[in-house]
Amino acid sequence: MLRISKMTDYATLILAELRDSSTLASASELAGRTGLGLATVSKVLKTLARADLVTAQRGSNGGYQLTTSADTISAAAIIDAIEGPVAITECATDDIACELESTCNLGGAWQKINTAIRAALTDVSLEDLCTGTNIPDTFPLLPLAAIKPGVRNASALRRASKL
Amino acid sequence: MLRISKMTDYATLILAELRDSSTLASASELAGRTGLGLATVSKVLKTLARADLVTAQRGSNGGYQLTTSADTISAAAIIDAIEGPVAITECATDDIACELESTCNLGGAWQKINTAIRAALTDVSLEDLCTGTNIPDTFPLLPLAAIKPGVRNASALRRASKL
DNA sequence: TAAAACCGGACTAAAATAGTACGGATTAGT
DNA sequence: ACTAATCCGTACTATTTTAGTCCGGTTTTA
Repeated sequence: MLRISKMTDYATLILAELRDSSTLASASELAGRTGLGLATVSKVLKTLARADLVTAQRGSNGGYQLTTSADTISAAAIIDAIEGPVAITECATDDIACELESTCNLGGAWQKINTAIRAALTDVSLEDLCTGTNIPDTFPLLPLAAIKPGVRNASALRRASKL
Repeated sequence: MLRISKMTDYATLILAELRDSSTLASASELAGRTGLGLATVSKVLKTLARADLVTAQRGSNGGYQLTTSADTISAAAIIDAIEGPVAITECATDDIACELESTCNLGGAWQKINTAIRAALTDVSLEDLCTGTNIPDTFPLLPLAAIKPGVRNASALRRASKL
C-alpha cells in the first residue's frame, strides 16, 4: 500500500551519493557507486535536473551536484520530482469533479489525508533520510490521537505486526 | 504519489453505504446505491469479507454488513484488505534483503516513514472518513516539527500549492 | 426445487512502471 | 579544430500492476 516507485527509491539513493560528494559526479560514476544501470541512473538524474533538485554540468568533466544542501530537499520534493504531483485518489488528481460525486458521500476525506501525509513528507529532508535522524519510529499524530484513542481492529494489528 | 488504488476508493464508498444501512445489503443493492458496476462491487465485497471487515450472509435475502462498527474500522485496515500488506519500498516488502543493500546507505528510512504513515492511517476510522471529522487539514507531526522547522524548497512549495 | 445471493478463481484489457537506445548538443583538453 | 566525455530529449519495448468481467459452484430461503 502507498508505495513509492522504484525510481523514487533509486532517486533517493543517487541523491544520497551526491550528498556525499563534494565535487561533480557523472552519471556513470553514480551508476558505479550505487550499483544501478547507467541508463537508469541517467534517466533519474535527468528527471531530477528538470525538477531542479540537482544541477547538471555538461561537457567533458561534467556531471551533477545537488542544487541546494541536503537539508533543504524534502522527501515530498523527491517524490514529486519523479512521480509527478499525483494525488492519493483519482478524483483528487485534477479539478474535474469525479462522476461519482453525486453518490459519493466521502467529502474529500482521502484528499485531506493525502494533504496531511504530504505535509509530513515535506518535513523530512534528504539529510534526515541519509542520517536516519528525525524520523521517529512512530509518528504520533497528536491532534488526532488526542481526540480519539487509536481504535484498531484485530486484522489491522495482525498485519501491522508483520510489516 | 502515494496513491491508493481505485478499488480501495470503491471499498471506502461501499463501506460507507454499509455503515448507513442497518440491515443486510446485497451486492446489487450496493452497486445501485454507489453507481458502480455489480461485478466490481462484488469483487470488492468478497475481498473485504476475506479480510473480515464485512460479514456475508449467503442465500436468498443474503447480503453484507459491517463486521464491527464504523469507528473500529481503520483506514489502514481498509487499504490492507484491498491492496495487501505492501510496503512503501520494494526492499521492505519481504524479509529478503535487497541486493543493493551493500551500496544502500539509506538505513531503512523509507520503511520508517512507511510505518509512521501506517500509524497515522490506523488512527483514522471509517466513521471519520464518512463524517469528515477528526481529519485535520494538516497533520502537524509534532515530534518532527518540533525538532526541525519544516524546511521546504521552492519547487516543493509550488507543487504543494497546486495540490 | 427454484431463485437469490455469495464464493472462488480464471481471464482479458488497459494502464502504469521499468528499463533501454540513440541521435543531438555542449564543454574541456589537446 | 578535433575528439572524447558528458548531458539532453525523446522514442521505444517489455514487464508488471490494476481494473474490470465472467462463469461454474455452493448456500439459503421460500
